[in-house]
Amino acid sequence: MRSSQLAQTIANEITLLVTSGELSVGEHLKTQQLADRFGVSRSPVREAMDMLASQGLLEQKENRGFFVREAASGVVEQVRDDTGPFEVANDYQRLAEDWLTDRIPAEVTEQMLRERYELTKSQLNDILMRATREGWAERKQGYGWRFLPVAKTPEAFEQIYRFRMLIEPAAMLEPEFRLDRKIIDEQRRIQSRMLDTDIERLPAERLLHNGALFHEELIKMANNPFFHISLVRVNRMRRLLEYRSRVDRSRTVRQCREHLEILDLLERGEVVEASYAMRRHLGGALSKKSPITWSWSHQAHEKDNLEK
Amino acid sequence: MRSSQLAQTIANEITLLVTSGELSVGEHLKTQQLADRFGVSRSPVREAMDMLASQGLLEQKENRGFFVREAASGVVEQVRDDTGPFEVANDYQRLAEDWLTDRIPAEVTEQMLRERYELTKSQLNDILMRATREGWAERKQGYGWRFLPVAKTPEAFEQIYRFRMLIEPAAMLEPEFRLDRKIIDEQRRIQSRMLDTDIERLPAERLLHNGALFHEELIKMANNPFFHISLVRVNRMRRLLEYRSRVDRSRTVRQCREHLEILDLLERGEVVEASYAMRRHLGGALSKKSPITWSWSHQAHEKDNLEK
DNA sequence: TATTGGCTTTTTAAATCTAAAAATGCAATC
DNA sequence: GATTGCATTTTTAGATTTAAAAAGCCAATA
Repeated sequence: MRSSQLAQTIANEITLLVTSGELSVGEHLKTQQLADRFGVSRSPVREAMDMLASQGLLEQKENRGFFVREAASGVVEQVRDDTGPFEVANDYQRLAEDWLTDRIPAEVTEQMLRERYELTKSQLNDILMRATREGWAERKQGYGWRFLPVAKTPEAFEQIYRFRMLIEPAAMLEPEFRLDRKIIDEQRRIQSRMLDTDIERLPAERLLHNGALFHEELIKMANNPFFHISLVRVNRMRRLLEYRSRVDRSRTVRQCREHLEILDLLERGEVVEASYAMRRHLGGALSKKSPITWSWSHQAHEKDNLEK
Repeated sequence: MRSSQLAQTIANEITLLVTSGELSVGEHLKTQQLADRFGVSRSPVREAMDMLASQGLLEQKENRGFFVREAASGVVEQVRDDTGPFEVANDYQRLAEDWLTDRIPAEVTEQMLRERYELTKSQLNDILMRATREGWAERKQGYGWRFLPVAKTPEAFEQIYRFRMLIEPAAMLEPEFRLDRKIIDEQRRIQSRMLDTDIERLPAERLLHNGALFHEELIKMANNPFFHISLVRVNRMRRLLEYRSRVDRSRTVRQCREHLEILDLLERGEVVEASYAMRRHLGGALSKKSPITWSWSHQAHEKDNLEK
């Protein structure tokens, strides 16, 4: 079962396409088309389709390619379970969690990490690269790595929201701000569908993702990439924290409504009003202490400073 | 001459300490102390001091360690020249420059890069890691890397300044904003000294560095790390652009004065005034078209999209 | 008693080789 | 004429070994 990671990932993506109804029963999956869509070559796509065929989601017809099977929906449940997202992500989360809960010291050597997590050099490299990009790890001079005192606490949450309360409303007032109908329509669609669906049943991951997406897409319209990238980055950090928490779904409904309101205002050209609404929206999330409940106790940082 | 890079770097640092007068003639350099200061072990510090001794900047006394030599100042000029900052930085700049000027395609394989720049796997890795951290490179799925359409133009400059004009003044009005005497004194010292020195003689690199440092230190006082890190990041991007440009030194003097003014206001507790002054200060840099002159023509992006 | 100088240990970079995986080209087929 | 299925080529990851560099230790010394 140790097929290539890319193929695994793509198999998941394809499964998603089928379950979300974007690919309907009986439809023909064109290899090149999918490859282009995912930005890869045909090889891993083909491998993925092979896997899905053997799992029963697809059907292969001699010299004609792969087609979506009838009994697709039933099979999906199994598939979802054993295809964890590729392992790098898991290892990354493990490291992040260990650091957030002070189970590893602030300064470590690569060897230490490789032993602890049983990783190869490249695997570890990927993970540290990601942590570096996300801003909570850096190479020390000489040997070793240093993990930065990332916002580990609820206060960090407040700080992130204060930052967002500054840049998101301001983005709408930027001189180059332009409405983008495609973005607005797409977001309205997503937010509406969330309200229609039974929100209790949606996975927390998706709620968080859609929420972040809304804000990240909107800020794009300011046409200043530095606003956008800054938001993306604090959101990544936020997700690192939220990953370990439970979402309060009662608030999600209200948030969706507020999102739709903001879209309404924008469409009517009331940008200044929308900017205010955005500020209120973010302020609301802030004032209610924290939109999530913390599932771990934040203990003393003893292991932290073994250094000196 | 191929001593370890760390030692090279540290040798430069020590030279800087001597020339800046922080270490005076005859003073004893304590190995451990320096090692702590630079966050490394004594080995590379020792090696660096050996190098500097053989270059004549320091003097080694049997069993007593190293001391700053009399004739220090004369020697320095030589030293400065042949100790280029470690090579990784050069290669990184080369890659960045090639990308900014469209001399390499947007999608490349590692092999391509290794051949072009004659790098080992690890060296290339370092560089790509850095580019990733700075936000203009990312790994493709499968093989290869993608360079992102970084702000390559003067417009990017304006966008960066607009972003800064938002967050820097706002940072001073954050609820957790607290004056930090150490930061203020240190920055006043640096800025004053720049005014005292003949600014024409300071290397452009240092002018840019000190300028960025001022703002980055000040924003720290907001006690919201997300303000700080966002500024650091846009500044990194800015440096990527400025590296290829010439500084207009006539403006540097005024900037230093304005920096000192802001410090004055802060010390007198007039935070709101300081916030406004900061906004004006940044707006000034923005309005004058651009604080630098562009040394390359921005040609058509032909080579850019070989992809499809 | 703090600091040096030399020595040992630990850690990482570099080089090389092999295997896996992805990209690509092309004839066969619908 | 587009798309598949297979074969070939290219590219990268993994494993292993060697050398270099940094960290850490301890007796000697000012």
